[in-house]
Amino acid sequence: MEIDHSNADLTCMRLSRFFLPVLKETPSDAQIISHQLMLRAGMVRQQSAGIYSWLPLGWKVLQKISDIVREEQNRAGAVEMLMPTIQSADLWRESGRYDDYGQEMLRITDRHERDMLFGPTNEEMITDLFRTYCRSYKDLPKLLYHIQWKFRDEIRPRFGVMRGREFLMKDTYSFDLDEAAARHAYNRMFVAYLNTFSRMGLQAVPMRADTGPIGGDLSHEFIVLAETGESEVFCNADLVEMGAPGPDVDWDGDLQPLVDQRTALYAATEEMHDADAFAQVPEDRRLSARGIEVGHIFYFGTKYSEPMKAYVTHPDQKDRPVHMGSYGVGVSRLLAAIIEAHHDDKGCIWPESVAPFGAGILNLRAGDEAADTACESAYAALSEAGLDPLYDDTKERPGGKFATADLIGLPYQLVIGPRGLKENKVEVKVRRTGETHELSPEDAVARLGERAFSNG
RNA sequence: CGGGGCGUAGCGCAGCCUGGUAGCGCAUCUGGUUUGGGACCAGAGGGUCGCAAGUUCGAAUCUUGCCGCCCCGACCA
Repeated sequence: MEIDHSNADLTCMRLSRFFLPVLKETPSDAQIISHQLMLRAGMVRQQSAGIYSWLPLGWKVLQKISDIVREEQNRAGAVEMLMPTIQSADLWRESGRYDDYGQEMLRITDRHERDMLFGPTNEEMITDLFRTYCRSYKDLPKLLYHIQWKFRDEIRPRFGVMRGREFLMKDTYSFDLDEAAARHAYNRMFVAYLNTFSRMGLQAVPMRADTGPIGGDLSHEFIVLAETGESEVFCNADLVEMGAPGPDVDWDGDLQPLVDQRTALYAATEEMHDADAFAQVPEDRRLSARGIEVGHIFYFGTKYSEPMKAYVTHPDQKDRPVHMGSYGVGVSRLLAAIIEAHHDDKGCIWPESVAPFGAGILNLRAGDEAADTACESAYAALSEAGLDPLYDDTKERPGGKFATADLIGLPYQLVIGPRGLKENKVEVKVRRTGETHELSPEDAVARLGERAFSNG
């Protein structure tokens, strides 16, 4: 994309114009590292129990995560749409869940005394949409998703956005003629999820999950291993090391072998754990750990289509309820999970795919003509190279700038100051390893631009 | 919802037991000295002590009620 430098000053992301309220001290009510770092790095601000404002830095990362989720959904053939957060209670009365859902659902009454609710999920609404427009087997299959805020009035919100009451979720819904066809949609999501989490630097292990009254084997939770995880999990260690299939899969072909490869080995959460089966896993491969559930997929057949009368006419001219599945990713929870997996004592270490900025430019003496000039030309060059840099042009002292850059996890830091410039030197620091390179400004910018320090 | 804990300046805390002028560190602002890994000196601003009632000459402090938040448990992306 062409960048218009005539307006460079306004498009330049200067820290002095950004909104980054970093905290030096850790707020006492944050218990886990991701919550602490999100508060310290000025990413979120709690507004009420389990309800957060997303400040610019947090919002930027959240959008990067959403974008990856979206790209992988699209790649797998899902079609994006957007349903509202507020729903009518009538739809939920049709499915019977208005009463079943209980206290977790936030119920609202509008000015006409109509019962409304803040959606905790969208099965009823999507089923209503489907039945409105689709009547024939020729309309199938359909795979639709949205990324929308949900509200679940949790008994006990905790761990920051990890278990918030308001949270951002990607939910996909599949509609198929029968179970066999639904299984293909299920497998698509299974593979898409492996790729999605892998792109964010997460190794997520699919684990058999409870299918409830539906039964069958078509429900999996995707678990990221982390010490602070809420679930106890047991699996074959080979699964953790197994890479993602990558984008070059034949989405219309048979995905079952890919799925089987990952479901053949033992993996279960606490509630599905079978100690005898686990004992069959070779001892050195037996892994018991804690995990964070970042995704959940399941096939639920006609659970909603039957009561809500979402029927399609089959080729034999008979009407039958459509077979459905739903597939959720906790987008806001993913952000916390990524921090849990990637941090050190100084702060966040973002995988580059979700880093809020691709690089930082630290002007150690803002106001010094040589430093200012060098920083500005570095900014232009790094922007041109697509690195989306953040320029720290503040008057803060160097120590504070280094600490902030590490805290918010800028993957590469271009350190420019008058002392180095006298010898035509600037410093490139790689956040993940802490290694530094002294280079001329031209070399530093060129090598950053060609991603020469990647995987450092 | 059961059990535990906490609400005092933006953040982290002391003061409460034993009632008597509301404090400390960080942050903020001003001036100065500094300036390459969270500087220093001097000064300044900022608080309905969660809310309400009660006891008392007098309540951050004692009593009661309410609200909010955090932690542990059963449920969940």
